[in-house]
Amino acid sequence: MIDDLRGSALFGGLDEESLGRLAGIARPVRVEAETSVFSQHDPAAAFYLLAAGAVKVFKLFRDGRTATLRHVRPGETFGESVLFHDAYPSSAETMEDSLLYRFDTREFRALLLAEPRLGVNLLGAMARLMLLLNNRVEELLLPVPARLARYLLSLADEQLDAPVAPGAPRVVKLPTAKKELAARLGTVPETLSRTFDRFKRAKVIRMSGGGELIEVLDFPALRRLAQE
Amino acid sequence: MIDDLRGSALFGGLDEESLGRLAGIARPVRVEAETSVFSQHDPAAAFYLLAAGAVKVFKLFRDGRTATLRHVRPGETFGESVLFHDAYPSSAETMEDSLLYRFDTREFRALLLAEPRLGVNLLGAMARLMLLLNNRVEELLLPVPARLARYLLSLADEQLDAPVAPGAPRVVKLPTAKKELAARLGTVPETLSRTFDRFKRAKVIRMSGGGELIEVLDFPALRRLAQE
DNA sequence: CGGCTCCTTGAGGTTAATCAATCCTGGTGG
DNA sequence: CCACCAGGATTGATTAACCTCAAGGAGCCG
Repeated sequence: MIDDLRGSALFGGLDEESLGRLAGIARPVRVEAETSVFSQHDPAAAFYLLAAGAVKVFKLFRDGRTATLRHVRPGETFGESVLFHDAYPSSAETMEDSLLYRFDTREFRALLLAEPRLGVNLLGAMARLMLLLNNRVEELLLPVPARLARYLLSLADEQLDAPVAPGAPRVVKLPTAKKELAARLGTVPETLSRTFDRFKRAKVIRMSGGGELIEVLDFPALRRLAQE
Repeated sequence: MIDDLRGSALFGGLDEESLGRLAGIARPVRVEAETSVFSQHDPAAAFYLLAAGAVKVFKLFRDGRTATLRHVRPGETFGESVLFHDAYPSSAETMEDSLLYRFDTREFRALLLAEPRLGVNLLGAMARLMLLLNNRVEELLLPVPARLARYLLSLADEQLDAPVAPGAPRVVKLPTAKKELAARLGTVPETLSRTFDRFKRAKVIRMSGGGELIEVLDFPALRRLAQE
């Protein structure tokens, strides 16, 4: 458990003693896929660290539509805003069987007072979240093709690990089903499909691997599309 | 100047000595209306406290479109994210002649280390900003009528000061020109005008005072519209 | 009385959601 | 091994929301 904590952004850089105290209040929770962790407007009780699996944070609307704000990856925390507000601002649900650590709001606040370093880390984490929300706002004001282009560029950026010749076409792997991607881009599968099609016809990308591998053929064009 | 600092959310509750040190690094800047304070992607150099006047924070797009994120009011700070990032995530411009206090990033960071209370306040300020951005995201996913309804409800909430009989129609005053309001709602003046018209025809509101006074006739209907 | 700027109104076009099939693909059981 | 099934993905047709362009008002200040 200690290793899980140490590996996370929020708790990285803490000394062994602090980690020990954190471990004291962390409650491991195993959750199977497609299960709600908390819902928007629920009273604020706890936030979570995702140790393994996958979680999405999303807004749910009256009419049943959902819009994904963020895909949480192992090592990241979610729901931190309960530390400052009385209710969750959005909902969270597992996408795969997952291992979470649950931190009770009250207990964590107490620890926060005792551990200055934790406060600093928290500021950093919030700053990251703000940047993320900021990007979401910006994206939502852009047309769908621009959103998709940005997403592909960010994916390509992340998946730099594979050694590729510079300028050469690069293959990126979609980490989720297209259905999920559509929600993440604030659109519907039909529109996503048509947008992919436009990119293909414009020779900006090519698709392979049964649709889950995207080969970027024309980075400059993709960047241009991302601008608007 | 000290009073201006004390009155702000970010610096409230600090003792006289801390306020004095803050005053030491605060640089007053007078800016006339319609003037840029900083632009998106500018290198991060400083953030600001608005002491008097009005400022808007917005995103500017390639094609010249702008989307207002936030109207800053006296006592509020803006541009705080430079404390964590290298560039401004959005642009800011005065809407009226304004008095700003400018805080150099480097100097403020130094003070932050020396003043624990300042860090706590900063966390609170960031939490508020996150909530704001969160609302923006939520709003942008809603149709224009819902956005306008939410805006009117929040205005009515703010302008509670006037003593009104409960349940009676309440008059709210638009704090900006409709043009600005349209930008703030992420739409254009034409659409805003038509939406107001729909509300009027549905007997949800009535307009007076040359268009700057909105009388809410039917709160339940407005709340229903806000849901989507 | 111009000449502003803002607001409104009208007509037309564009984007993307919705509704409705159809097509794959992987998994299952015969 | 293969027919079948279920879910996701695609494609087509239609519709709705909203933007754009263009043309009037209406108030305001010189």
